[in-house]
Amino acid sequence: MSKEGRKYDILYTIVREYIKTAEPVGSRTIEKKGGLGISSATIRNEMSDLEDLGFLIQPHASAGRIPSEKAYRMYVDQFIDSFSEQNGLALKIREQYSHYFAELNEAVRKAAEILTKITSYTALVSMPEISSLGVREVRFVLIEGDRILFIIITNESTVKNAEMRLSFSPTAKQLEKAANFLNYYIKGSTDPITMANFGARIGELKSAEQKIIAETVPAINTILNADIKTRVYADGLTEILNYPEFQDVSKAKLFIEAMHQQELLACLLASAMESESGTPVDIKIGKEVEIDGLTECSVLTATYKLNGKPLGTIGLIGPTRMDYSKCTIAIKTMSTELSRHINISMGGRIEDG
Amino acid sequence: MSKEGRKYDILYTIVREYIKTAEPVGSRTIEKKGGLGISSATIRNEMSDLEDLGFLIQPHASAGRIPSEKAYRMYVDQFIDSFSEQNGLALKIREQYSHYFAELNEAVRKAAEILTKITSYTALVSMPEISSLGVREVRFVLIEGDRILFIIITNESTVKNAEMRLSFSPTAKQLEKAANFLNYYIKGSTDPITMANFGARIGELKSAEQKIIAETVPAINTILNADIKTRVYADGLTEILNYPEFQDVSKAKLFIEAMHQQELLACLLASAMESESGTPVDIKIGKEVEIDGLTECSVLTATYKLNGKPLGTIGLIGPTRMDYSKCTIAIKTMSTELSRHINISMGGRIEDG
DNA sequence: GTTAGCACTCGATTGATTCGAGTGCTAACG
DNA sequence: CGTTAGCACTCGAATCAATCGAGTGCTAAC
Repeated sequence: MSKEGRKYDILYTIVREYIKTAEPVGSRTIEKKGGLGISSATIRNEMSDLEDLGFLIQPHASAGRIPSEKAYRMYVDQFIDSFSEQNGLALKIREQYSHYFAELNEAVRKAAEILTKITSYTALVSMPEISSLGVREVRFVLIEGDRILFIIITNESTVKNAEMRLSFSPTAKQLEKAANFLNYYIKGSTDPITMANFGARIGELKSAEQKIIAETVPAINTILNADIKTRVYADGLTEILNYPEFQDVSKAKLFIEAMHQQELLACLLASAMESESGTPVDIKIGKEVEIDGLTECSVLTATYKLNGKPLGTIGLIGPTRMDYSKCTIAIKTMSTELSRHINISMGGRIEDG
Repeated sequence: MSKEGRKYDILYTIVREYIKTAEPVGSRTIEKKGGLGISSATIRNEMSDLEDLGFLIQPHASAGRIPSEKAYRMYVDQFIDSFSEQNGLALKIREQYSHYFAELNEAVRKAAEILTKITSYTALVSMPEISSLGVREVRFVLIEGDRILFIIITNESTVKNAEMRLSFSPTAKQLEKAANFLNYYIKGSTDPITMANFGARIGELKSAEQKIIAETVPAINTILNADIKTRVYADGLTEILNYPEFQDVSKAKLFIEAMHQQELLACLLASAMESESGTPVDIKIGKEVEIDGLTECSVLTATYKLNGKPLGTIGLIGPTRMDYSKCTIAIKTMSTELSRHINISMGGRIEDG
């Protein structure tokens, strides 16, 4: 063991111990629990060095030390690939997630529920972005006068509907014709719909029908895009209140308020989806989270997929001191399971169509 | 002023003072603030009586007194009709609620948002029960094979949809015929749909169409009923964390968890809707709430209506020490406004149809 | 019946003291 | 020269006594 190696063994021992106890760790604790065979005095010297290097923080002079965010980052980078299964965690997840779901959203929610139950941290999930699913069909329903309802059905049978007004009062027949025309061109497409898609063929329609299409297409695209931002679901909101770092009500309040800001959470999960590079589990620590109420939190995320294509993100959020090892395994297993479920129940369907 | 009257003047002064300060109220405070022109010694005697009567509680021997739930109850019963407008509260609500909403749900949510903002308490709203709105139309959409999607559109253009499987694979034409048949009979009805509605006329349909109807009607009724239980929305969840009685994290946790139990909240609001007797604002104090995490809370509710018929409930929830006067006015005004909005934007529509 | 006066209660605040976990430094050791 | 035993020192936490003061209840006088 190199001398430098020993220094970091001490650091990792402190990280693990602090994750467990939430109490500052002293040199004697490491002497006893670290199993490193060196005296507390030597450890003290190393700890002093680690503090100078920015890995440890001393809350006050006569206390032990706690890891800095830099320390968690190093710990995670070092060990993320070697975090291993404990207590049949993966098995437990598979057991609880054994039955099937007709609705995609339901499957995703259940995943959040299980994650929270298993880890005791707050779980976040982003629902599949409708725009990435492929539109199966658009329907128009005449409500009355110029008010219509349009319904978008995806390949996975997720349904989204919204009301709008046209510039005139169409007949049901006109709406049907327009819908049929649209459906012919957009079937299964995941691209935004543009008038250019239709080419000259649009000339075959009557003017009222053309008008319907011209007016609804932007609204449909708006819905498809708006959807990306708003579909986040959180489970186990109050778990955070069990941890000592959130006993202060004002901190708890900030956390819970942040958890109600759909847009922020959506950004958080979306950015994780983009940065999907190499490692299956993305970890943001403390200030890396870049959200006001969550500066003392960490977020672990992974994407779930359909036929290899990312659909959405699942995540866990807890104090920076959270159990990265357990959570990494849990998130990894859950995202795999969720993807598997979706592929079984939806994947075949797409190949049929 | 009768002698008994004086006793209760003292009680009400204590209630008002405690609502304002959250501190136990002593006899000297009342002497100064009550404006009753009697000495603290006399007040002490009366307070002692009020304690014996169960209206006051002494947290410990050398503290002032705080009102019991019985005291709040008496105070509210006594004054609910004379609670009056302060600081242009009603005006503020009307101002903030001045623009119109296409969607009923949106109007209701906005009402909750304003209630929370104006009162600083958590607002609860129950969405209109779809089953009470009247079904305008049912649509069936063929997804693939035996899987269909049915869409229920109410008179107010609220849309509800769900997926189901039939015992066979219908054609789009069959679905359309079945839907048309159904729509003819159920248009505008608020009653549950039964096969008996259709009488002999069902014989005119082909057997596949009859089958579709027989299989979808129960599913539609299930949706209509299930709906009642799940449509509650809360705004301002964390407001409660501002009040001293919820500085204890474990209490805050219970509260927030209770606020996530849709069924409980639905019951709470539903029971208020039923007990709608005389007074427009229903008030439940402390244990009267009968929900585990909310024993130290009070709930104020009022119903909103369409054409005089109750559609749903809006409510405010806060500590038992909450500002009943302000909240009563706020709830009353908001429910009137909400009803007015709904009647203007939806009411006419129904008369058209 | 009301009230002034007073002794009494008891939680909250203050301050002094102690305790102990933990550090940093120094000197000695292999 | 790295390691370690030893020790003085620091500083928050816990303990305890003293004091404070808001508020009560009782009594006696008005």
